Amino acid sequence: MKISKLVGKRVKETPNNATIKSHILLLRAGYIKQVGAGIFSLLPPAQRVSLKIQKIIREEMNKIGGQEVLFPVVMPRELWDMSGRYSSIKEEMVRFKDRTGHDMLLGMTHEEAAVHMMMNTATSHEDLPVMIYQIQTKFRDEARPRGGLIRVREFTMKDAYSFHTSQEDLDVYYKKVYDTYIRIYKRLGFKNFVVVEGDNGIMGGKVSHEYMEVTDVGEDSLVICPKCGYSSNMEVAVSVKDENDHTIAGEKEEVFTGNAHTIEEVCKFLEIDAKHTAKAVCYKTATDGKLVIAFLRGDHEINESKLAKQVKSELEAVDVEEEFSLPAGNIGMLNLNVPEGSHIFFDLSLKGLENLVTGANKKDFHIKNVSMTRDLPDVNYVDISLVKQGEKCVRCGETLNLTRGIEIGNIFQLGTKYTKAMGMKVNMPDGSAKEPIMGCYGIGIGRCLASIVEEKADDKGLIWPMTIAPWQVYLCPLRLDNENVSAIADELYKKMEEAGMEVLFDDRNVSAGIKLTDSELMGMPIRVVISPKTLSNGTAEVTMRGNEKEPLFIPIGELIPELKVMIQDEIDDIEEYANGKNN
RNA sequence: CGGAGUGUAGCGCAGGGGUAGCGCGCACGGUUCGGGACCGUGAGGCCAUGAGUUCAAAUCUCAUCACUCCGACCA
Repeated sequence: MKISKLVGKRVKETPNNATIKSHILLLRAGYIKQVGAGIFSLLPPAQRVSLKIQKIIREEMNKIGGQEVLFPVVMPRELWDMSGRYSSIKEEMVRFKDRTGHDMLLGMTHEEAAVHMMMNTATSHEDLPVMIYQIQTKFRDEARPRGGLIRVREFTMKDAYSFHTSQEDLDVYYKKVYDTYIRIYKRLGFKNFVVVEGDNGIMGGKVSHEYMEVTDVGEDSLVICPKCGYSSNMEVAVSVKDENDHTIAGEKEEVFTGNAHTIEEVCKFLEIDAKHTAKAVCYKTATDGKLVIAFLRGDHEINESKLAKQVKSELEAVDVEEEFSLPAGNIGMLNLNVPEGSHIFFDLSLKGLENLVTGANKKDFHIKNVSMTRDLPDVNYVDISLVKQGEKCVRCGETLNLTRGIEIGNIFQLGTKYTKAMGMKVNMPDGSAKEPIMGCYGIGIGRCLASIVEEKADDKGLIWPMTIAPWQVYLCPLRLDNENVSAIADELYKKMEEAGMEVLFDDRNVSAGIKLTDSELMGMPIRVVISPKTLSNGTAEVTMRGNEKEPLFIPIGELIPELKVMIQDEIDDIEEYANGKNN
C-alpha cells in the first residue's frame, strides 16, 4: 500500500474528545473515526488489524471444532419472546417496527438465534456436542459509552455457542475453550492479561470466566493473588478479612452522638477507629420492595453483587426514614424493629468482634461495647463485603493485589436456560428427550484492538505485534527527490510485495521528520529507511518499533531475505509463547 | 438516569453586542530536506439548533440537541 493513497490522515494534536491512550493514538494515527457516541468507523489500517485478529480467532475456533455461521443482526421479537428476554432486557436493546408495524430488534447477543439454528437441526445425541460461532456486529445501547473503542455501542464480536448432552461433556469442552482463549490472546500479542472468575448474576450456580487485560483504564475491579494465581472479578472475589479487636466487651452503653451519622462522623465524635464500628447499609428488593439491611464492619464496603445474590433479587435504593420509619444514620443490630419479611444480613467482617459501636435504632444515639458473641450469639455470617486492600488470599494467605482490567472476552456455562425456554430437545440413547446444556463464549474484536494498544503503545505512537500489525514493514525512503533513492525505493517496494511481505510504502516526498514520526505513530513493527546516506554504502537502515536496540544496516541485496527472516522470527516468538504453558 | 464540562474552518484553539481570528493541515509557486523546514500566494465558517431581548446577536436570555468526563446501569 502506498501511503499517498491511503485513506485517512495522521494528526499532530491530541483530539479534544479523547482522554485515554488507545483512543488518542488510534484517532491521531488515522485508524478510527467517530460517528456518534460509542459508534466508530474503522479506516483501512484498523480494518486490517481487525481482520487479522479475526483470522487468528477463526483458526483457533476451527481447531476446537467450531463451525462458523452467521446470525442476523435484525430479529423479530417472537424469537426473543421465546426466551423472555424481549421484555426482561430494558433500554439496552434497540427496538423498532418494520413497515408492517411488526416489532423488530437489533441483536445484542445471539443465544436465541443460536438455539433457533440448532432446534430441529440437531435432533439426536449423536449431533452433539457441537459448537457454532460467528463474527458479527452487535448493537447494545449502552447508557455510557466511553474510552474510544473500549466501551462502545456498536461493535464486532466473536460469539460462540456450544451444545452438550451432559454437564460432564460441557465441562470438558469448557476447559478446551478456556485454554483456546489463552492461546488466542497470546497469539494476538497480549502479555498482560489474566483470567478471573466472573459474576454470574443473581441466577448464580453457573461457572464463568472473564479474560481481563490488566490496565488502569479498565472498568472492572480485579482481585489477584500474586502467589497462587487466585484471580477474581471484585464482584465475586473473596478474601480473608484482616485482624481486628477480639478483646472482651465491656457493658453495653447508649451514648448520645447527635448529628454524627456517617461512620466517619461517629468515629470522629467518639474518637475511635472505623474498625470498631458496625454500619448498616440499606436497600429494598426490586421484586417486592422488602427492606434489606446489611451490617458490615465500619471500614468495609458493601458488595452489592454478593448481597443481591443473598437476597435473590436486584436491589434498589431506599429512603429508610420515609418508607420504613427507621432512623437513618442510627440503625444498629440491637433492638432493631423491622417489618415482617425484611432481609437482614451480617457480613463476615463482623464475626467474633467485641467492643463495637453501632446505631441504637434511636435518633441521635449509638451503642458502645456491643459484642457479637455475647449480644448476637446466633447470627449467621455471610460474605457481602468488597475485598479491601491488604486482605489475604483465601487459598494461600498471600496479600491480595487490587487492580483494574478491561474485559476482552468471557466464557460462560449457560446450562439449559435457553434450550429449556425455547423447547429445544435432542433424543437420547435411552429414548428420552433432553434439553441440551449450553456454553457461550465471546470475544470483542474492537476491544482487543484497543486493549493491545493500551498495553503496547508508547508516547510516540502505536506498537503492533507482528501477528496483527496492519502492515509488517514501513518502507520509508528519505529524499525521494533523489533519483537513486526513488528508483531503489520503487524497486524494493515491488520486490517486497512480490515476496509476500505486507508493506506500507511512504511514497511521499516530504521531510524526514514527517515520515519518521508518522512511521512511529502508525506502529508498524519494522521500519526500513533508505536515503542517500544509507545508499552511499549500499545499505538500508532497519529498526524494530518499540525496540531500543541500535538500528541494523543491511545491504540492499540482502534486505528482502533478511526482512523475511525477521518477520518470521517475530511470528515464531509469539507462536512459541502462545504454545507455552498457560499463564 | 444523576453530576460536571464543551460545541467558532478538516484538526487544535482564541475572541465575546457593530460584517470572523490564530496555529496546524490543505492547494499553488519557489528555496530547503535524516526528526513534524522556510518564504510568498490562496481556498475554506449559518460561530450546534430553535425561540427571545436589541436599531444590531457568534457574543446576552431561555429551551433543545450533540459530544466528553465522573457516577448509576451493563444481556
